[in-house]
Amino acid sequence: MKPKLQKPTETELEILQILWQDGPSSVRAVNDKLNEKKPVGYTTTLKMMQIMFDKGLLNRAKENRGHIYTPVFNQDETQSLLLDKILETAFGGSALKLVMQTLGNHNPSKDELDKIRKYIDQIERGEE
Amino acid sequence: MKPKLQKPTETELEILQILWQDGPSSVRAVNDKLNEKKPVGYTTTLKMMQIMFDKGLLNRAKENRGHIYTPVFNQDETQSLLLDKILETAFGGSALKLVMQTLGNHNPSKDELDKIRKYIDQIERGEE
DNA sequence: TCCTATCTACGAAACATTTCGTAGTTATGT
DNA sequence: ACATAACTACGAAATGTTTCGTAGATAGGA
Repeated sequence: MKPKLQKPTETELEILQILWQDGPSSVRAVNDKLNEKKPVGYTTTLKMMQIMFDKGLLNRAKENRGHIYTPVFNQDETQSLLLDKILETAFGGSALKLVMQTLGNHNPSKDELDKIRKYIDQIERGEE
Repeated sequence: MKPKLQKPTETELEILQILWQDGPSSVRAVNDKLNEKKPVGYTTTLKMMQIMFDKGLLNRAKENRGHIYTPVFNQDETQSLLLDKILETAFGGSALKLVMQTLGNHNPSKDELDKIRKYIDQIERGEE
C-alpha cells in the first residue's frame, strides 16, 4: 500500500529533484549529480536513499548489481504539500500574498506574465 | 550588529507568526496563543524564545518581572527567504510553476484574481 | 515576614537529520 | 580460482531540533 505523503527534508528534496528531472536512476547517478553542486560521499547518498526507501518516499527495483530508484510521489503533489505548509506557517493562509511576493521577487518575463494572465482568465471562467 | 537572516525552523515560524500578528509579546502571551492549537509547556516556549534570541531571530526588552520579545526580521523578508528556498529545492527555479500551482490549489476569489491582474499590469509597465 | 505567583536560566533527555567508515556480497575479466 | 570494481547493509558519530524538569530570583498580598 502506498504510504501517506509526508514532507521531505532538505536533503531528501535535493535527491527527489534529481529523480524527477532525470527519471529512474541508480545511487551512482544521483551521487554524481549531487557532486556537481557540492562534495558528498557515495555511502552518504546511498544511506539517504535507503532511508527514503524505508520511509516510503522511493521505490526501487533490482537491476544488475544494484538498484534503480524512483520517487513514489510525483513532483506536483509534493510541491502542493510544501506550498500548503508554507502558506500556513509563513503566510498566515493568504495565497494572494504568496503569489504577489513571488511575482515581485522574480522579474518574470512578458511571456510568463501572459501565461499567468491566461490562467487567471481560465480560472475565472471556471475552467480549471 | 544585525545578524544575517537565516531560515527559521517549523516551531520557530509558529512563534514568529504570533509575534508578527500580535506585535511585541511576553513568553506567557505567546505560550497561551500556541496552546489554543496544541498543548505545549511554558518552559518549552520559553526555551525556544531564548534560543531564538541567542540566534538573533528575536530582540527582547526587560519589562516588569519578565521580557517582551520582538522579531528581528519582518514577515516580508522571511517569506521571501522561504519562497526562494522552496523555489530552488522543489520547483527547480520556476517561479511561474509555483504561482500557477498556488492559484490552482486555492480557488481564489474574483477580487483576489483582480488584484493579481492589476499587479501583473503594474509589473509589465515597469512600475514595481 | 513569609507564602505564593510568575518569571528566568540551565541542563539534559528524546528525537530527527546528515554524514561516513567498515565489512561483506556479487559480477566480471584474467 | 582469484583479484578487482561496484554495489549493499549496518552501525554509529556529529549535528540540529524540540521538549521539559528543576532550581533560583523577584514582586505582591496575607
